[in-house]
Amino acid sequence: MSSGRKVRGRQKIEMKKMNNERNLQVTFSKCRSGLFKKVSEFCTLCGVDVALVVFSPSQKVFSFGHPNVDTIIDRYLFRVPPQNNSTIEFIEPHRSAKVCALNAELIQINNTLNEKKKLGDELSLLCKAFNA
Amino acid sequence: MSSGRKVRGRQKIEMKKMNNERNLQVTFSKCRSGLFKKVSEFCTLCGVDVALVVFSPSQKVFSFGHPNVDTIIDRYLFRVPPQNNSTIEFIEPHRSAKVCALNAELIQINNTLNEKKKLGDELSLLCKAFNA
DNA sequence: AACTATTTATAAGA
DNA sequence: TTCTTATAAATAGTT
Repeated sequence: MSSGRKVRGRQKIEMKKMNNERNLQVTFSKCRSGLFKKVSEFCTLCGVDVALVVFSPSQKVFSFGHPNVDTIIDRYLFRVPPQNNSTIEFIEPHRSAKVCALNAELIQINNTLNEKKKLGDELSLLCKAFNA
Repeated sequence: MSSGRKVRGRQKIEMKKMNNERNLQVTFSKCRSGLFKKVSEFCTLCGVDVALVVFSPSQKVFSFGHPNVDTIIDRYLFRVPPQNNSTIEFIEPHRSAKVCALNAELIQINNTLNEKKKLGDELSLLCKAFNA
């Protein structure tokens, strides 16, 4: 304990990309774990659904999702209106033939249903007329 | 300055879903902004690509992405998985929610359709009987 | 990976 | 919602 400060403690850093490659790697790891901890706590505390995806400088992927990443991506893709052409081009391929087929089937059945409803109403009127 | 502590300052909280609805709303807002700040700083500082999507309890969506959310989702979905999953098998779960919803709707409409058909048939018989 | 001084985030209150 | 304040939590630089 004879000399001065042993450590300088946390120092304020400039908010720009770190130039020191060595520090960058360490900071990336530290910040990443802090961030994932924070997002998971946020999700626990507030009971919200989240997805976080991070690509490291070396293109390694890290992800967290509640209930899971895929569910959130799915909800995001189907909820957020496309902002531009590239978005719609991006989303379209994700829709499977199955979804398209189901939609078509749905339309067809709705048409049949409407016809039957109409027929039913007409027949009801006819029956009333006969009973009168 | 005569009385005791004016404010208690930040208190440690238990890491579980908040039960107080009023606090939940405030905490959600605070944590959300803190989280988005943190993720954007992480991304600036370390020059990484990220996407964060949050669904509030009221299903409002908040998102941040660098360069943008869609790019990250695209890269996440289409990155070649380390193992031997085919792309289609990998993407399939993203459709499941939508497909399930459509299937449910289909089943319900089919049920209604069957009822109407039955009713239509009965009415047809009735009309025939009256006409005979 | 651990340490610690310091910065940053935030719970509670106003 | 926004500000303040005391305290909790995260972390930059060092070991």
